[in-house]
Amino acid sequence: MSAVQLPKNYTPKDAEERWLGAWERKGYFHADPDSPRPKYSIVIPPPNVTGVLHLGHALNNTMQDIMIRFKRMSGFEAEWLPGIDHAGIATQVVVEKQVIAQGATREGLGREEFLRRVWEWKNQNGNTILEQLRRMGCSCDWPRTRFTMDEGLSRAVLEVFVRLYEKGLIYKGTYIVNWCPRCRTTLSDDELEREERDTSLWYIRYPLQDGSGHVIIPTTRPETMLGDTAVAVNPKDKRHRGLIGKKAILPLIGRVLPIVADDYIDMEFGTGAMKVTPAHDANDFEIGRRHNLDTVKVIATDGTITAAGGPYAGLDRYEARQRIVEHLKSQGLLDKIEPHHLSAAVCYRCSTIIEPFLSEQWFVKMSALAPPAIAAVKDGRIRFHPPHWSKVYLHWLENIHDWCISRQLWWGHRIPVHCRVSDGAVYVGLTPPADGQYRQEEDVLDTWFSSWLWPFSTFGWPESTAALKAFYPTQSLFTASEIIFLWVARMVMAGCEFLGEIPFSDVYIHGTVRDSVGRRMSKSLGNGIDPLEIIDRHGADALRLSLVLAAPEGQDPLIGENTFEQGRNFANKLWNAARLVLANQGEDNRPQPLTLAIESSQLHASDRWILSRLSSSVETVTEQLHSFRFNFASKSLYDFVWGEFCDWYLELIKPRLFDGPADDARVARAVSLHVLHTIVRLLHPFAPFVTEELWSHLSPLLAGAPPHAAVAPWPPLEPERRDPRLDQAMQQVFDVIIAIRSVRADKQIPAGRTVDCIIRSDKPALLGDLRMFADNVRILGKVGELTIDPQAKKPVPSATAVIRDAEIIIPLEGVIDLEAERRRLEKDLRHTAEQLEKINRKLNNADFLANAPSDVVAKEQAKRENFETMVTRLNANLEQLIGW
RNA sequence: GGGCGGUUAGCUCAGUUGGUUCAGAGCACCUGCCUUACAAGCAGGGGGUCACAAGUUCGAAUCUUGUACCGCCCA
Repeated sequence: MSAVQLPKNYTPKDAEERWLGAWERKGYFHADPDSPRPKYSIVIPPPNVTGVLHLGHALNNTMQDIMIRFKRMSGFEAEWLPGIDHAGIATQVVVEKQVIAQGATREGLGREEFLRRVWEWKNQNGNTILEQLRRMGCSCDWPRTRFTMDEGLSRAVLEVFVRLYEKGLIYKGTYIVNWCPRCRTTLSDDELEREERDTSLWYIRYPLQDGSGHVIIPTTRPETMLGDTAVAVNPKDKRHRGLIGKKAILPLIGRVLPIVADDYIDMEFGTGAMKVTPAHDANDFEIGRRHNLDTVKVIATDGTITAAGGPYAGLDRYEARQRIVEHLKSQGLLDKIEPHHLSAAVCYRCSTIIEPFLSEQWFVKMSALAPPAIAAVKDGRIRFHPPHWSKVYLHWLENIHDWCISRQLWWGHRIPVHCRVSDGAVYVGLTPPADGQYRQEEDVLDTWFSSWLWPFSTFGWPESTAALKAFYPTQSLFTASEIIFLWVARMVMAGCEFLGEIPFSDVYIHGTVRDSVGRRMSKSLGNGIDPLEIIDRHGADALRLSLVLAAPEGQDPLIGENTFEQGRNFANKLWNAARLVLANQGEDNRPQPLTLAIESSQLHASDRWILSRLSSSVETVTEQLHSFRFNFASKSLYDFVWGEFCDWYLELIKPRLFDGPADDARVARAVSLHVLHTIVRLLHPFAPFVTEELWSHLSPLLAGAPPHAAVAPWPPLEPERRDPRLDQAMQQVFDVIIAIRSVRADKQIPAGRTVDCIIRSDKPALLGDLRMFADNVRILGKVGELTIDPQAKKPVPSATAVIRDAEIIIPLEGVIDLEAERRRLEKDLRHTAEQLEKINRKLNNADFLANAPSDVVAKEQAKRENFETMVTRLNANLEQLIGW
């Protein structure tokens, strides 16, 4: 076994390529349903087939990969099922644009040809995002990749539709739906986005039929007046009480409108009188039902005015608005125009303003499906992380509305409802009727109608497959808060309804990635950061580490360009620590077992210290991963690796490695190797590539080690290694070294120059520890002659530092600046005296002494003693200074 | 209008049963170093009335209430 030489910097590119290939060739990520090991499964939130990787995906999938790799290493048969959804509207829009660019139209091509082209597009472009996830190192079970339009998944959709229909939970109804005039389809409430708009509020005069005057009505949408069928006021509104029961005349059209009273009307808004347009507003539709009003559709599916709009027929809705306003103005019927600010509902795909639209649609009755999903969270079978999201989930389910599932698109699962042409008889079934007498519904189903089956349709349901039995229910789900309703709640309902079992037990909700000033990242703002660019520049591990380190629990992470340096630097730090350890392994090494096989008696105190800290670290990381605290887990590893292993342990053992006695060097080599390979395993879920690369150098030195970190065992806890007393002792030794360095820096002693140092202390334990680590103190503090002696005399002139339990004295012939030294000591004295005063206040308080637990009081007393000693010493040093 | 979250260093955030030298880390900043793992680094340093107010308590960044501001979701 010879020493391993690594290049000076970690270069991600080669490693990434190499290990992706190796992992997949070995089939590590392909879970076997028949394995005797316990199962752990996650289904990916299927990204949109039109999507490309953004930082939101990167964060979401990094967390999933951390969890699944952690579980795989912990001995689970770990299944992470990848896939994509067909994204009805988005995909159709993309392909339609392409078709139009080629000079054709969707309608011209016809349904069959258009769908053929969509498939063609999907086959060419549909795997982009999965390929990008792969580059991030996601350990998905790629052979099991699913698509919502796959035959099996489509079969599940059909099955579910038929079952719900037969149970009477699917119905067709006439309601106001959200209509996108550009996409020409319905959208569910959840597919809307809100955009702040500055617009106007137009005050229109509606003359009264009896000639007794007029009523002024404000509206944000003058064009809809064409469809008005009533005027409404609040019955409590004194101003308008006289109007109720009278009739108004609709300006420009002449329609006679009843004036009705309805509690819904907001008396505070505008004049308190409202026009009612039942065919073009959801609230008006409800008012219309209550008062038996007519519905007049004046806006067509393409956003133009219908024949019912009389002179405005054929105009676009916004052009009609302009004309109507002009005409009202010229007829003196426009009272005034006020600036108005509103949040408009827009299409989440094309940002066109949504038109509320009265139409026949298919709905799922949700009231029967919700209760089991509510119960699952209420009784704790499903837990949200962080927990407060369960409130959001429950609130939605407890106020659930029926789900409009039809979409006027071609791309998607066509509704399996067939009508007999002759008599309109309805047939709903898994297979179309054979006799050719039927015509199928034109509409397709909402994409979410396939996504809500994702946790089981992907494993083969409704067939009872081995995979379904092994991997359903899954364990955890990782997603963002935006789709708690759209997706999470619906999956729970589907799981309960169709399998009688909840689909997962833990739902982790992460934040939304924002830019460095807190704005959502979006294409239109151009403030997005391309994860692939980050991978190219800094490596996939840097991307992953940085995201996890930057993503606070339950809050939105703010990410800027330099966020990624932290991860890159950390990966490089680990790399260099490994360089040091590996380069010093020496010729004589025999492969070590994964469990350290060195007698405790042979270990140096620093070895026992780092093993104690390592044990703590293993415990922390393991616990934090179990409780989905990725940020905390990564931070604690970062601190341990950098702040303890690199900054202290590796520095402490250098003398032993370089020119210590052979036995001592052997132990240092063994311990450093042990800590390193444990760290590499702990870090593997966070940074799979650099750790795998390092593992390839480590595993030849390890007896019986698996060939790859991806399948290496998760480190055991080893609580017997914990030594809190030693942890504390070591910290004190470090404090002494830090104090020496601090004095050196303060006195501007050149790094190359050694200084003598005297340490006085009246604590025998500390003196013992310092003597034991005297060589280290000398080397790390750049000390020439080190005197550790409670009785040592302080030579003059010298600089001093007073720390807990000890005094550091550095003789400085000729270089000491008395004034600067005095300032230093006085500052320390001030600080220490403040602390002492605080403690004295406590200890002089009789209530504190009477009520506080005795151990707390004892601690405070010990602290007081400490600070008193320090104050005394500082004062003594100051006095001496004056004597010079 | 209803609900949920947030406010700690210049910036982003830790701070998990109220008491450890509780006020921390990273970035940024200042000083000195290319010290045989790492300048993507090392060593040292400055910087905060923990949004505000009241309350509970021997003791509050931490618990309660209210106020202000910011964000998200729902109507």
